[in-house]
Amino acid sequence: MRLSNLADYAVVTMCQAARHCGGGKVSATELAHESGLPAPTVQKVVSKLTSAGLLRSSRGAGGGLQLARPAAAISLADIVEAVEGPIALTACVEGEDCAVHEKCSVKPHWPIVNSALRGALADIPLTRLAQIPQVKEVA
Amino acid sequence: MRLSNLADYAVVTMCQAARHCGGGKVSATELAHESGLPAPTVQKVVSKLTSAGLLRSSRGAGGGLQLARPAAAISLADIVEAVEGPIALTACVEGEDCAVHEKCSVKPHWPIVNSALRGALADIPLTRLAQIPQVKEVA
DNA sequence: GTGAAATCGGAACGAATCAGTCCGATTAGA
DNA sequence: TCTAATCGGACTGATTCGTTCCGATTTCAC
Repeated sequence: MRLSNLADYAVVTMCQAARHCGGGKVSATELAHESGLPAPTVQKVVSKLTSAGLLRSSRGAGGGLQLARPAAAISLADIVEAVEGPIALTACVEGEDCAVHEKCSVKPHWPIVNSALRGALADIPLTRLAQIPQVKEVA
Repeated sequence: MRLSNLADYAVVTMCQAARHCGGGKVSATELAHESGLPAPTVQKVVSKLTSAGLLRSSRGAGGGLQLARPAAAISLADIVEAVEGPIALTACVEGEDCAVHEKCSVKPHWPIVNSALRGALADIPLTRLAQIPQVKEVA
């Protein structure tokens, strides 16, 4: 019931990347430095995000990363799915390989819960996440 | 992003227990037999559910289990929390021990997602889950 | 009152997944 | 052509999850 750390890091990394999107390419090392996360971990996250098609990577000297799509077209659900795979609370939702699937009265209700969760994640675009909300620390 | 197997088993077990609620006490072994789950696993699940106050156990010969509350007063969120602990997608939601909490622009958005998920789980009472929906298999 | 049976409760073991780290392959630039 | 910097994938260690087993407790029957 808890999001993996990698997924959490991926969200933070994507926010940083979104801020640099207008400024061209950014290296994974720089993103790690800005976010305060371990550089190798960021590299792993970046690798998954690139494979999922959310980031576009340019290799070689002077290379770097940039968003593959506009920030408005990337939702929180996309990022989570890129790292954790399809959003499915139970195995019933995507695969039907359940030992008690025939006598299971709970099965029909899982898609409802699953859709609610996915909807909540899809409702938040990257643009909103990347907004720096002029934080006012209340001491 | 996936529910643990234990939580899934807990939901199924609670459904079985709800059906036997009117008929008195049921042993964990019997629940395991009916649901087709391994008996030791059901015992572990029952143990957690009892500790959480969802089930009431009677020891000794002729003992068994019964719902501690009416089925209508038990929600899917209660069962999940009993097994998996508090529903918190990230550590930010309950504890503030995050390495980048001060510069994290994502943090304010997690409670929204978390509430949506918890609301979806809390909306489904055990009574609805226990209904046997006269399944009509479409071949 | 005693014995026996049946039950739950907690503890221990093994497996799988996840987080973190490192090195190699590739590519652009000089 | 060479160098340098980058991403990509593979490996190791650790944590958590799932499963199983055994002991403590309680009730019923005699």
